[in-house]
Amino acid sequence: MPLTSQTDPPAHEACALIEDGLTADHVISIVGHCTVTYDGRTQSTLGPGDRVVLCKPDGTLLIHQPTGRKPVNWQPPGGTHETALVDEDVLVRSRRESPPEVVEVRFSEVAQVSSYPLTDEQDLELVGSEDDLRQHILADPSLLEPGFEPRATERETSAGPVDIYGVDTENTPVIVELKRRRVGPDAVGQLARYVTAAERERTDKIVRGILVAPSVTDRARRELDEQDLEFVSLEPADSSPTTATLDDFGETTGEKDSG
Amino acid sequence: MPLTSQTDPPAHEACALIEDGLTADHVISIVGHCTVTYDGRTQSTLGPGDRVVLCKPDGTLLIHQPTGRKPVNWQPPGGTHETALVDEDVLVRSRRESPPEVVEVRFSEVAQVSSYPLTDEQDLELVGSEDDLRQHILADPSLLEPGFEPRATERETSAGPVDIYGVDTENTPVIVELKRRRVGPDAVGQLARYVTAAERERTDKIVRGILVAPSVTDRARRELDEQDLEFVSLEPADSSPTTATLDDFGETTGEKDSG
DNA sequence: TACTGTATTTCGCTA
DNA sequence: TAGCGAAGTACAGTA
Repeated sequence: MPLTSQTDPPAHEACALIEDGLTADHVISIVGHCTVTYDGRTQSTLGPGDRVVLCKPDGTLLIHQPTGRKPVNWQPPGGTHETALVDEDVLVRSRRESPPEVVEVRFSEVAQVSSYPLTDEQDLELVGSEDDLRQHILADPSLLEPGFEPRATERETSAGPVDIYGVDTENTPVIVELKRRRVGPDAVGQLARYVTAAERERTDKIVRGILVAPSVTDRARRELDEQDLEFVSLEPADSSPTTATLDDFGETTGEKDSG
Repeated sequence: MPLTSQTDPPAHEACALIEDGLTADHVISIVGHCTVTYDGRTQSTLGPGDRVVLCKPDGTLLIHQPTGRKPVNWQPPGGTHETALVDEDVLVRSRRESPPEVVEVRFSEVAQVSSYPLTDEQDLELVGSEDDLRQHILADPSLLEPGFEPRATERETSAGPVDIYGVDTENTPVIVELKRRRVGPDAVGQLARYVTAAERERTDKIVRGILVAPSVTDRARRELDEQDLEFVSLEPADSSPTTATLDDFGETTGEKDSG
């Protein structure tokens, strides 16, 4: 990989390297001492400190402090990057429209600038999503309750689309809201909105509402009871990482190569 | 800044550099061709591609593809990193408990390893949050409606804490839910839950519910009407970046220095 | 530690 | 493009 990298570049050279990387659609990493301003959906300022800044060719800008998963400042994809020399400082600006937002990073010192021509077509394959839970139930509706018959997914109501719509053994309409993890009051409110809307659309019938999730909080449980809504405990898949601990570090590689 | 960096290191040396960086509590950047596996709240795999990997001393791990704001895989802070040499590949593993999660990155090629001793004590200062909207209203309650009297913030109900609780000119209780941006049905559901809970706690009185936000969607508006809830249009601050466009690139620096 | 709600949420999908 | 809901959401505040 023909990467470019320079340590402690003078400002003008840092600028030039960044410029080259932008032109070449590289991923650029800039490490140094900087301040940051942001103006858009809100506004923010960040005083001087050491950060790692990533510029991606799709317009993404990430500014990372030495701690935390979230970038302290950022720009989502879609915009464009610029760089300029300003009073011996290196300025990096990322701008986008819709919504109009500008992030400016001003380096008083650049410790390193690197530029990488990365190629990556791979998509993440993920197991254990809400969609997996839906599949799970559709494959065996009795998991929800004996005799449950799914009739539609994403069925439209005036309050929005219902995860699973079906009927029970009494032919009573059932609205099912799925959550891949433990639920709080918000999920109850969501289910309640759908049930209310469905009842409005089928005035002759009672409509049941069932919340499906691994577990509920106490408050959510109470709110379910108060509104005559039901709860069924189900998980997306049998993913129990607690027991599936990996072996000692060096020993896990055999599995991978033998596959 | 005494950073360490090496381009195209042999695997064993990459490992050693990473090891040193981990020991020194540095931020480590690894760029190369790798695969990723994740096991925890869900499971995922990612086939081979070029990525930038950041290891932070607080246990954060970020794996970035050449596009997108979100890391394709990650580990939140709190865990620990390890590295090892496995069949000529460089393995980086990040592990945490509660919840138990493991991310493994396996590099078949390392293009660059860098290690940075970063220090950054700065906190972000942000304007335009929901809290700013709250302050705005508390400073001038008539913004909500003439004669409105705030009595409490974060007032507890059985459904949770209410943003602002107060009374109108008729001494009728008013529950105010604040949102810093345009709201949809979820916010209506939230307000409805609070109002219902408050009515249950004060059976003698009608309780008003007011949603405060810059704007509402059509569906949310309809749901408000159906439940006799109200809407007031307010913004956190007069931050209108649409009109506050910055001048041409090189010309903005004057403002900053003259401030 | 668990619960609750905000977020410059981001992201994907759909009308 | 806007609306709607999921997310391995992350994160802060609180009990």
